[in-house]
Amino acid sequence: MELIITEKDNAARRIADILSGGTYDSSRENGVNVYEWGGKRCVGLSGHVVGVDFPPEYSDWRDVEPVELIDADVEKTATKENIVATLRILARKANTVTIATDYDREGELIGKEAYEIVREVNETVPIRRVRFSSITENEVTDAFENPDDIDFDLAAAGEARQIIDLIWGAALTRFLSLSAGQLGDDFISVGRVQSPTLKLIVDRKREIQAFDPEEYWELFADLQKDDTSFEAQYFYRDEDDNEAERVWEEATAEEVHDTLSSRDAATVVDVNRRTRTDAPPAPFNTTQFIRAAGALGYSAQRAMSIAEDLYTAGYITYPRTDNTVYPDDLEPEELLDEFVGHSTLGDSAEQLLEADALEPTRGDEETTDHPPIHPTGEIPSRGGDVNDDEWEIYELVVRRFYATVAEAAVWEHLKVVAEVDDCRLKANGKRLVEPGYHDVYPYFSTAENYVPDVDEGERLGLTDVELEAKETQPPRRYGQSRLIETMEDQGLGTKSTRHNTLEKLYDRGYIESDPPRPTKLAMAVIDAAENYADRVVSEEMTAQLEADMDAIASGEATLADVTDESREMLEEIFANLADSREEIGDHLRKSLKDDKRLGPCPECGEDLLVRSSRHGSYFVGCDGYPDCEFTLPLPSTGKPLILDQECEDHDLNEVKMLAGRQTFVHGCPLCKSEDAGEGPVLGDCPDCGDDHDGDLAVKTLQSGSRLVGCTRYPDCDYSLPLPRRGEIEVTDERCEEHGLPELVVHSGDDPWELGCPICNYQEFQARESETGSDLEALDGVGAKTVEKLSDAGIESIDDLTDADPEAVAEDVDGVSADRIRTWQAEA
DNA sequence: GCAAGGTC
Repeated sequence: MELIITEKDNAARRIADILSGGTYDSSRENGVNVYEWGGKRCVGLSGHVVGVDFPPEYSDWRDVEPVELIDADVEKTATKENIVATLRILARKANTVTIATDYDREGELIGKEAYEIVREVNETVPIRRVRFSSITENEVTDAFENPDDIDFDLAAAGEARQIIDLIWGAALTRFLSLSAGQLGDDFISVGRVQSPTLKLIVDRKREIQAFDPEEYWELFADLQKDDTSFEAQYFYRDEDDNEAERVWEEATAEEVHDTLSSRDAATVVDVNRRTRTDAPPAPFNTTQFIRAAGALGYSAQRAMSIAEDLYTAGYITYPRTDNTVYPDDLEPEELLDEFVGHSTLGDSAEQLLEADALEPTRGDEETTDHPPIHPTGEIPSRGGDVNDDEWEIYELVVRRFYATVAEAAVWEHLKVVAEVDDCRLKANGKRLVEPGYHDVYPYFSTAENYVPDVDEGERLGLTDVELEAKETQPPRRYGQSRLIETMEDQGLGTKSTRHNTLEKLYDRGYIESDPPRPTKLAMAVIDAAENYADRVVSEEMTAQLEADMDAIASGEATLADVTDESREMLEEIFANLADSREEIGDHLRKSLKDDKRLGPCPECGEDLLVRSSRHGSYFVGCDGYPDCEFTLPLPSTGKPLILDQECEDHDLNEVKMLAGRQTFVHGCPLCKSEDAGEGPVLGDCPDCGDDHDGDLAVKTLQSGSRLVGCTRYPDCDYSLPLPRRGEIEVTDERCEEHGLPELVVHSGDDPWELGCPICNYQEFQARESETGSDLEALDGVGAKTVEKLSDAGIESIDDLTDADPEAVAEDVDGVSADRIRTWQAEA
């Protein structure tokens, strides 16, 4: 039996399909798919199935000095046991093994990992390696006809990277975490890729902070030919004889302004026409795909996640690739044919097929890993197979493919220079004369700027002279896609990991918001690393590692040479670090607190800090706790972000709640708390009244919703719901069972006797479980209305939101269409 | 529980 091993299940299935001519059978072994035909079996791994780590005796951070990790053993252990087990079973029965993992360095290492697992159980079976860069019939059959051997040197290069990354990452991460006393989930991480990436963001922040804006002036005027007017801008020649628009002295700007304003005509002194070819874009690699999706509003992570889904479902090719050159056997005409007749993608395909010959564009990167991202020709149905976001991304990939086989666009540029005394004005016009690829790829701007045809010597009207005072702007923050592009330029991370690295920086509390801003903690970590372990925050470490890996791959160096040298460098770093442990720790701890600080506590003057409760919700508490027990509530949705904006009344920073699309600015927590106010105390809190004297009170939240809650919130989060609208009256009558006053809600004509809030809630829960209806959560909907709505076929809030208000109003007595609309809005 | 790299 021949055993074929691929890097992933998807590739295994497609290779089985090609080699068997579609006749394979599939079965499952330990939850792993195995494809079988004519004496062959094909199984997919899931990337690395073994990982490197230190022996277990190094696992307690407090028992082991971080420096000891440098010379600790590094072991390989199975991380995907079911796959490894399946591989062993299949390998025992094999008389030939073919490694068909991806055609790149990491694929060679994954192949070697499979090789070792096979060898453990089968010492003699021949093991060969096949390489192909796209899973097409030609390439795959060709590769299997010309098998090769595993390149152990190339795999060793990958192993050197694993070892160096683990040792540096773990030793420095533990050192910083221990020095700051951050040992739980909030450890302080450092790594060869994440730290230089974070430094990019931190450096940009430093530039912005250090930026000193400079004033300058620009002048604009309208020129007129017949009835049409167009904007022109003043320019001059600077000392290098370059055109310059910015005037750096106010007096000069005023002078020009006076000159221009004193005249009502200008003379054309130069007309320059030229056509520019606007070449269609190169095929998508991962980075350029992320950038294009970013322009549509998708985060890097989200774009990749959608692309992975589209790939798994068979609509697009593998989304993790560096390649920007299509393989030879991609036939653009055949692929376009698949789209002919499609309701929204068909017209463009038909238009492209009218060309005599299609010559796809080529990018700069031609690699062996995978083809550029393109559609497979299998088309999903919008709203059926894929949702709107997935469709938008799918269409982007399809249209990018279209663009790569489309004609260039042609622009006509027209530059007009007019003169008034010794002042010159210029107008730049541009017109898209041949739309070319823009017709099939509408994601780039094709905005035109109209400037009429004029002749040299012609007199033009001059009006509306404007002098604008401006100032130079600090550099812009990096957006996610710019960051990923820069990482790629600097060789940081890989096509598969760059977006995850950004996500990791968010998770570790190093960056917030989008575009990302660094936290104080991030600034302190980069500071510490720059001072003591500069190498780990420099892209130089990766560049050197790449060179070392090339040396290993070509046989010029060994794995031991490279890892030994790296260990020595880290030893030196630790020699310098030892004395500064406390100083580093103090700085990190201070920065951690700075990230949470809002301002002074109104009761004791210590710092108010954003804290999280045991339940994962957030509140504001005093750093003087337990001496000062002052707290303020925060909204229950989202993660708080402290803004630079301060409240004038309380000197507290305002807070924004990050919750995806529901993100909102909460404001100053003290103002909000005063606004919300706590109503009268009703009685003891059933959860904590006995032990901590908690009381129940009527509360109004920031969102406007109300509840009966414990005054010790957030330490105690006992709460009972109250209706959204109507005035709540607290009566003198008390519930015998719970000792709480009966409540009455006044809204509309009939007062609603809610009764004891605990009883009311229990009844509500009972009704809900009985009727299974969530409709009672709506304002003014009681059991009767639920019954009436149910008779009309409305069983739940979902039904109600989908229903036509007019139709429901006709079916249900005493309920107006307006009222239904109100409920729909509330839902 | 540390990294970065595969993949889901």
